[in-house]
Amino acid sequence: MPGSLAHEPLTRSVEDYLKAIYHLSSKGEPAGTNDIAHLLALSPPSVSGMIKRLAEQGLIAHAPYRGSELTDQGRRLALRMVRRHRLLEAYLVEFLGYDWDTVHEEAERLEHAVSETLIERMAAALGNPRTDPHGDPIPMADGTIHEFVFNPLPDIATGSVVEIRRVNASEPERLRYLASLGLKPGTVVTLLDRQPFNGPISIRTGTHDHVIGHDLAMGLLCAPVEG
Amino acid sequence: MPGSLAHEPLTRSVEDYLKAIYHLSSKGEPAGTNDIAHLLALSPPSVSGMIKRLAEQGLIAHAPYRGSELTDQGRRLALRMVRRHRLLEAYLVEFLGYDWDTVHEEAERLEHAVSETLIERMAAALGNPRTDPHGDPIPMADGTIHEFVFNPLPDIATGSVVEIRRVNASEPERLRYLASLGLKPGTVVTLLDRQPFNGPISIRTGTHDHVIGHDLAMGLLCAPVEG
DNA sequence: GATATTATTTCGCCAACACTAATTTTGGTG
DNA sequence: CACCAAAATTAGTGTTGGCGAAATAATATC
Repeated sequence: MPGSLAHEPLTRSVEDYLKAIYHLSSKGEPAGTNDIAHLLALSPPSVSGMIKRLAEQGLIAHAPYRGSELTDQGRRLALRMVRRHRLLEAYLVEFLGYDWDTVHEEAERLEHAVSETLIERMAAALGNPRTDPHGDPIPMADGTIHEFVFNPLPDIATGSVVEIRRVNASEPERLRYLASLGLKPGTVVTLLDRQPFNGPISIRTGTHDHVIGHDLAMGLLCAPVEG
Repeated sequence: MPGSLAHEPLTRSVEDYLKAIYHLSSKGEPAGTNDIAHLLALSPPSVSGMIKRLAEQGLIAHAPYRGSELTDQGRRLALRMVRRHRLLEAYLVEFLGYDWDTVHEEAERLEHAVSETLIERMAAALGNPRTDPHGDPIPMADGTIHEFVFNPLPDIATGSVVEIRRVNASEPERLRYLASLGLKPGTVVTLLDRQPFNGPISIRTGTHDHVIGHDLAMGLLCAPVEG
């Protein structure tokens, strides 16, 4: 029954797939089977099989050999998971002493177990934040999300002063390193110098000067400092 | 491989079975297959099958047609789940506005998803409590548990003054009713009267007099008031 | 345009866990 | 002691969701 109205509870697997497809197709392109498999650490045949089931349930649109995209219903459910994940991260950091490099793993498991009630209570306890500890936007309870567009640090003009608004880095080591340099959402940095050919980037924070690699700097999304 | 050392993560099902067997065999007798099935809302054959798997893994000792008991390893794991459950209940009540009648269901799902780290942080945030909101003892992190023995209210001598220390009631309605009468752990009550043949019991709390049925009163476990 | 590479899917297969129906064991009871 | 009911198990099935091997489609290359 494609697109059945009564949404029986999703399995953990289905929730993971929807979230993966959401993230992978966030840049316009449909999500490739291999990419999903890689992200979820599964084999491509497993993903192929699940894709078929998800398509039958009306959660994704799948064109064979072309990739998968979320349907409206699928995106609604994916965003619900993203909201849960990011609120959990915020809550764990705020109230239970987690660091932004360790919190992902915990949230990854909890997001499948929390009730709507619990999530909303956590949101309330946090004062309904708009972003999680990495600066990623938290979807609203009604399923809307406001994705702001920031510029990666390497795209900033030399000499400008910008505020880090969002930090993209999946590996905990990167996050720990960035934290050790004080590079997190809210930090104001001045771009001192940029070497060509994806070379290192020199920046100045309030207290220190740092040189960081292009790769790492690409994960630092910035906006002009507000007056 | 019975009793393998490296404890690969348990499935949700296994965790539920271990907890069920722990509770059912807490009164000395091995847990019957039917009782487990009833408690977990499963069919007896399903339980029979799982029992075989658990016995193979060395988590329970099973004598066919005789019942199941936890091995030391199984008990250790069951107590870990009980600790998680009760700490979660305590945390949700203390910090997230849950009532003791709604908290069980939420904890029931979360207990399978929380890490050791998270549980210990919650315990610390609570000040390492010894009991949960129902007065049930919380096993220590090292796997020990102190089960105090209290007397059900109907066993108390008329005229005595006792403190409710623990409340056994699974249905939320019962718990809500008891809460509405102020009958919860810590409440001091005077036993006014006891009707024979499991009849109603009259009690006085600090502010009110109440008459409650024998059945309900059996769930109120009491101890003499401390000097 | 033929072919090599890569992405994707199909084809069995397996393990965990649930179920119903049928069978066996156990523990009484007349 | 024979028989019956309750408890437990076995037999057979289904679903979910993994896997590797092999086939196939899309894409890139010469």
